[in-house]
Amino acid sequence: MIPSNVSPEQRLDALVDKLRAAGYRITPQRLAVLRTLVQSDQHPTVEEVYRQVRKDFPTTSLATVYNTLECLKDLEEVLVLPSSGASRYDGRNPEPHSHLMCTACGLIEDLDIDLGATTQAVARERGYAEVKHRLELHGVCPACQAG
Amino acid sequence: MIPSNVSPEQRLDALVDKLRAAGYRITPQRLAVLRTLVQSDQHPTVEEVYRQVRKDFPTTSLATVYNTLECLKDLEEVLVLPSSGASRYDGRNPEPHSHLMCTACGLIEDLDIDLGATTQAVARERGYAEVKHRLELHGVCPACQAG
DNA sequence: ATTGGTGCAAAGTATTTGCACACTT
DNA sequence: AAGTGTGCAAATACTTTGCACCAAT
Repeated sequence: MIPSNVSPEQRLDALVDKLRAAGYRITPQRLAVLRTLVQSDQHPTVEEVYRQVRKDFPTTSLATVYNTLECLKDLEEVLVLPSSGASRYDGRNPEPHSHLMCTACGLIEDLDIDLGATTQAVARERGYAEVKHRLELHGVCPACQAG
Repeated sequence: MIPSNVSPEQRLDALVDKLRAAGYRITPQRLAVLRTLVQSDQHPTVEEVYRQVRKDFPTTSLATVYNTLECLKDLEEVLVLPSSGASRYDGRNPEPHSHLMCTACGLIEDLDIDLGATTQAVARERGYAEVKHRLELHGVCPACQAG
C-alpha cells in the first residue's frame, strides 16, 4: 500500500518533475531542500532542513525553506505532521499514513498499516468526501525505555 | 470503548477532583475553564476557551487559560490536538482517540473506532511501551461539499 | 524585458515566563 | 503568615510577508 520501495533518487526526480510541471523553477536552493527531504529517514523540522541545506548553500534563508515546503504542501508532495513545537515534514511518502512516535525522544517511524477500508466506511457513514487517514501511535521507544 | 456516556457534570466533577488531588486549588477562573472544556462539543482552541471564560470572568487572562490547560495536560485529563495554527483541546475524553476533521471548515467530530488490537500488535513488534493511538481522518464535511 | 525566486528583515501568530499583588488556608 | 494563583507584560518560538535585488527564460 505504502510506496516505500521508491529510491531517494527516484523520489527526488519525481519531486523535480512535479514542481516543474506546476510551473516552479528548480533553483539550487530548492534542489537542496528537496534532496534533504528525500534523503532523511527522520521526519525533519524546518530548522533541520534549513541547517542541512546551509551546509551546501550557506546563504540560503529560512524563508526559502518555508517557501519550498509550502509549494510541496500545495502540490501534496510532502506530508506535514503538526506537533507541539515545530512541525515535521515527510517528503518520502506524501500520502497521509501511519507513524509511530516516541514521546520521550521525538523519534518518528513510519508504519505500514492499511486503514483504507475503515476510512472509506466512515466517509460513507458521515457523508464526508476525500477522506484520508493518519494514524499516530505514541509510545516510548526501546532505547528510551533502557535509558 | 470510548466513554462518551459521561455527562458534562460528571466529567466536570472528575476534573475538579483530579486537580484537587494533585494539590491544585480550584479557583473561579479554573472552574470556568473546566466548565468551558467539558461543555463544548467542539474541540476549542485556547482562544475560544479564553473568550468563553471571559464572558463569566472578564478579567481572566490568557496566561491563566494556558496554565490551567497545562495542568490538565500534565494530569492527562485533556487531549491536545496540535494542528496547523492553534492547537485544539478535547477535555471530554482525555484518552487519545479518533477524530474526523473537515479540512474546509475545521470542524472536528469524535469517532468511535477501536484500534486497540492493532496498537498492541505494533507495540509488541517494535518493542515500544505505553503505546496509545490517535487516528485522524481528514476530509470535506457534507456542509462544505454543498457550499 | 518579463517573470519568478531569493535574502533579509520585519511582522504576525502561538505559547511561555517573570514578577508583584491578591486570595486561600 | 505562608504558599499558590492571577494578571499583566515581556519574552520566546514558529511561521509568514514585503520588498529590493538577482537569475532564468
